[in-house]
Amino acid sequence: MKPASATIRDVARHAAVSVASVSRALNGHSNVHPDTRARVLASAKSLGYVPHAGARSLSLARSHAIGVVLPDLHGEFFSEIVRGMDREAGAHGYHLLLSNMHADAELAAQAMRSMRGRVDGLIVMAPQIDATGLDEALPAGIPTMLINSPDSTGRGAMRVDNRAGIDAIVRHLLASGRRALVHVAGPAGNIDARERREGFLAAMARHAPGQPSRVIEGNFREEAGERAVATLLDEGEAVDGIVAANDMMALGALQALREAGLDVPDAVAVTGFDDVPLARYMGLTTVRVHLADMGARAVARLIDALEHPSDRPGGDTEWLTPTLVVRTTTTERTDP
Amino acid sequence: MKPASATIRDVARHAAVSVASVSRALNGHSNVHPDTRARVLASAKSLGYVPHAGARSLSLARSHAIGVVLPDLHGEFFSEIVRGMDREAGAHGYHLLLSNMHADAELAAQAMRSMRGRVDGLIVMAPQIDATGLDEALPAGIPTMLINSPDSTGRGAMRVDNRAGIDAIVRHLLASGRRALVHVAGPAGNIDARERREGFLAAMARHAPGQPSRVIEGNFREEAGERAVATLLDEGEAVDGIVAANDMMALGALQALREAGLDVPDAVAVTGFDDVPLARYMGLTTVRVHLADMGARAVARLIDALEHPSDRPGGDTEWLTPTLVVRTTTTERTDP
DNA sequence: CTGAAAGCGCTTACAG
DNA sequence: CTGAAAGCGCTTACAG
Repeated sequence: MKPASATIRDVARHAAVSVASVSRALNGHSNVHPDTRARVLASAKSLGYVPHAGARSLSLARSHAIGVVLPDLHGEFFSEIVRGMDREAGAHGYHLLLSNMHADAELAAQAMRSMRGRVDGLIVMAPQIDATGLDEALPAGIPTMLINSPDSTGRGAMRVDNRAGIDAIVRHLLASGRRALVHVAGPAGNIDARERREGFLAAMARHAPGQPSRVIEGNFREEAGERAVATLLDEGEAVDGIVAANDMMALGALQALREAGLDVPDAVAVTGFDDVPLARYMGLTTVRVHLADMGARAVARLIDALEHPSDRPGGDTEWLTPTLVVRTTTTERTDP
Repeated sequence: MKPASATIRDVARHAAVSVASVSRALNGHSNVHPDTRARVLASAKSLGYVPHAGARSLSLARSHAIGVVLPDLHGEFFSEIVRGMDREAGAHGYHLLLSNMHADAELAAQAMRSMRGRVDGLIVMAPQIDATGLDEALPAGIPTMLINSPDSTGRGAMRVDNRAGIDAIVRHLLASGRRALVHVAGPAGNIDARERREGFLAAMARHAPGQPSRVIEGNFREEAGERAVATLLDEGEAVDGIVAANDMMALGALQALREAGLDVPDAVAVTGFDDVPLARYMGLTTVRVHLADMGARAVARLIDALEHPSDRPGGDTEWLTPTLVVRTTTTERTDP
């Protein structure tokens, strides 16, 4: 038998006061006689009373919970973002309600709807849904912050400046003497993948107008990096730099190159995107997106909007510029 | 102006029925006239009605949410566990309510209490709290599953068999010809750290009675592995195997050894514990704990207990035996 | 098959 | 300073 948790009525009875007084005493209102407060506190303690958060939020129309809807992210990417969010949320007395988003837009919409009435606001990361799909899926009437998602009118957003990141990478490779660069792209339909691809093409056109530039399709996963190298090797094309759309594909490419007996960076330089912790271990040159900060910042902005609803529409997009991290996969060749 | 979300009363009015009928129609009860149901569905749709989960759970005394209280875990460890939990929870229509647990037992207790009334059950991982502290912190009257935590009477638990894991590691090292092993331990007060340390001593006593065995204090973090190697080097003691209490310290040791010009595994073998994804990349021999499975299993058992409360006390402890994963940091020496 | 009513556990004007 | 009452948005016996 679980000893059915004490309710506010039990405390009221035990302290011989009304539930209203219990509520006021426990919530620290000033209009409570010190004696009453003491009695209530004692009763609550002796009964092991813990307020029922659900009832409280129904009454207050405030749950102090934030819904987080993320795609099925891999490893460190996921944990870094969630860690940042959790820290910020916890610091403000909020909880995080998690929901993995399935690729299917319909299921995603349902996941978001199922959060109504249990969260005060929503943080959504939907890089793989198009703008109209996202607009339809997002529940109306609940403050929402978008992370790396297509623009949705009137909602706050956090975005990584993918173009700037790739531009920095390309300039770095060109400066180190690389000429034949190929981009291993992320999955079709993913907004980050698209911007990185476009960024690559734009950077090449701008900084190395005469040079060849090529794109091989990928999917953000390690095997895609390996496959890209296999393709390149098959074709026997001259390549001295691989610009992967994310770290995992870069790592896959790295491994495939080494297995093929090609020296990195002497024969081919390799770069990633994200700077997951693994990148540091593998000496991968990449571009750093501070994921934890991005998550924390999204939460901070959302909470701000929740607690000062009047301030302003709040539909700004905040851009995070990734920073270049040069490591050993792109250092100057030993025999130029 | 957010268009204050429609409530069940709005739908009732719009469909010209009672709220009771709306509730029944929307919840698929059989005792509703088809015409009524159709009208309700149409009204709900046209008003964009989404039930208020908070009100629903107050009424049903069921939130379909599971509270998850974890210590501030690093990287992949965290994401793997949460991923496993989220998958399993999602499959059963449950949400996860996250709360990072601060080391402080008092704050931890508060974090757990703050979940009352918003979750149906709790999953707690508290390797760093002692048994009585945990018992005091755990809220009564809410089904709880413990992961890698001290025993708490009557609650279900999932535990990693740390002793078996270390035993497998030690046997493997001895079999590969190592003799002078040192254990780099985890933080004091952590139950996994303690069991791994004890397991190391026990395994040495059993399998290599005459051999030296030593323990250096650590804290599960990378630097601790580096420091341990520095200590060993300073003392000039003969060591040919380092058994770290987790992967991160093993990685730190690896790096320090290499920087000191010592070949791994020729001069010194190194092993970890956990098998985080990084371990594979670094070729680290370790012992694999399937974190995602552990998380999923904990959720599955909790949900089972929630939905079939009668079945049995449910206070069993389920042990997961980690499996040895041999990689390059322990291969046979080239010059024996 | 349907509706009026009570209830889930809180909070907060309102009246004393 | 205090209590009775209404209300938050639902669900579900209960009576038709």
